[in-house]
Amino acid sequence: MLDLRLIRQDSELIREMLRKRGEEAPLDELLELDNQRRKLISEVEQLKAKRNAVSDQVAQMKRNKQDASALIEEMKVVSQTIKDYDEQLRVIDEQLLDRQLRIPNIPHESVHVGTSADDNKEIRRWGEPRQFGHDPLPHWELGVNLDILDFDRAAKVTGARFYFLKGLGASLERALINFMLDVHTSEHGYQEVFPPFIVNKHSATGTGQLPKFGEDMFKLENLDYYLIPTAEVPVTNLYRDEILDGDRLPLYHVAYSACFRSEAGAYGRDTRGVIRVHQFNKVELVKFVMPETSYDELDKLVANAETILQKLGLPYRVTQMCTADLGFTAAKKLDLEVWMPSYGQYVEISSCSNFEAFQARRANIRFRREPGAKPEYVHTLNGSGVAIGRCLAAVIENYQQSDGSIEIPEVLRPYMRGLDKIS
RNA sequence: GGAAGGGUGCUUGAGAGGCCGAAAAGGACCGCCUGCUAAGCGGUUGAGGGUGAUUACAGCCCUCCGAGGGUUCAAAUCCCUCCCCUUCCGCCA
Repeated sequence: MLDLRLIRQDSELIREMLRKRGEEAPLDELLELDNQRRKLISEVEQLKAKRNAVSDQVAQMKRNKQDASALIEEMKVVSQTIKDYDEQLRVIDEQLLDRQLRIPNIPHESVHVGTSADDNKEIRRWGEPRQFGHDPLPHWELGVNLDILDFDRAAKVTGARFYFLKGLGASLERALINFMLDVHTSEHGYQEVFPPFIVNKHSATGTGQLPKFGEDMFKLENLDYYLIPTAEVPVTNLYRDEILDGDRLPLYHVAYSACFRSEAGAYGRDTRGVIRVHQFNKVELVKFVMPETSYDELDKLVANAETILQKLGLPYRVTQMCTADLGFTAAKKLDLEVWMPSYGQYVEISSCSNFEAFQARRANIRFRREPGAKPEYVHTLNGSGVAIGRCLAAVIENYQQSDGSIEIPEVLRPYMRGLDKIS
């Protein structure tokens, strides 16, 4: 959510920034509602001031055993008017908030203008894609051959875009989760949290999934509860409606969670393997920081995610999203893309964003620089550190051997009883 | 799922239609005092919004006692609905 004050003061600037992302936001409508709202407020508040003053008079007269019935009669009318105005105000507030919640974040000045994902920029690469002495197989063939992945039975048990991991495949998944959590907690200073995988609509609104993107989530029947699409939602909402002490910032959390996505509109894309599924695991990094530090914090966050891929020896590149590919909530976003032999290209495995105060304003997360200071909105950031399912696929494909077995990356071996391969 | 009791400021906790943004205590902060610390004394200590002012201080006003409705001239206080917490029972990992 953007600062209404800023929109009021400099609507042209906001309009221009939104245009860069390819959005036409209904700012005129918003400003008109804002105007109406303020006009109504000053009218109704005058009446309320009067009501309060007269109520005091009535109280005093009653104490003095005087007759206050004339005043009471007069106030009946005033009270009814207040009620009517309050109702009008409630409707306007609701409309205004709804409009505000549907306007995306504005890009940071360092974000280049583009019209689609094709305009995203590669920033750097790490590692060299391996030259195979054989035709590399995709993970869905390797995994099925080794009987560590089972898509057919998952389709029976649930449906399309689900899979079972079995035996050492399940171990490998678990090893990746533990490895990443350990690195981020012991080397990068993140505090681990284990969040609920179901959130209410306030939380989903706070991080920006609602009201516009409800279709992307699984909703529980007859409840205002949603399966989380990412741990970002519960972890960012940890401090919703709170004022944090400034000396607690920056606050770093790392969370493992399952993620659930309806993938509405993704029919026909990435239909094979574990790349695009309805349920996957992810280790997520979330930060709450002071505004002036948030872009440094973003760089550090990206570096923390890169460390994981480096330790796993997986080639990757870092790309910066252009204005058109920021998503709804981000002011700046960098992706990590891992080399996926079956695709013959780099595939997104982490997405790191600075939301600035966009989420903090929605979720009302503030801090005080020092005791007694005015509360200010924090800046929130998050990034995958990294997506487990895609990482498992990348390990399987990049570490495959000509005999169809898979070498286990060295850093994972302590997590897999010292085994060095899956065969 | 059944029964009972609760949700008040940073915390504990009083208030049971008008004098209550809210007693009291604790905490924190600022003074004074004091070799230092502690104690003592005095003071300060919530958020949001409107207006003002024109970019940041004041003043004035409104709202907020879990959330939302209702009754009333007037609600923390009475009524209704919902949410959350605690305890007991049932069921269960």
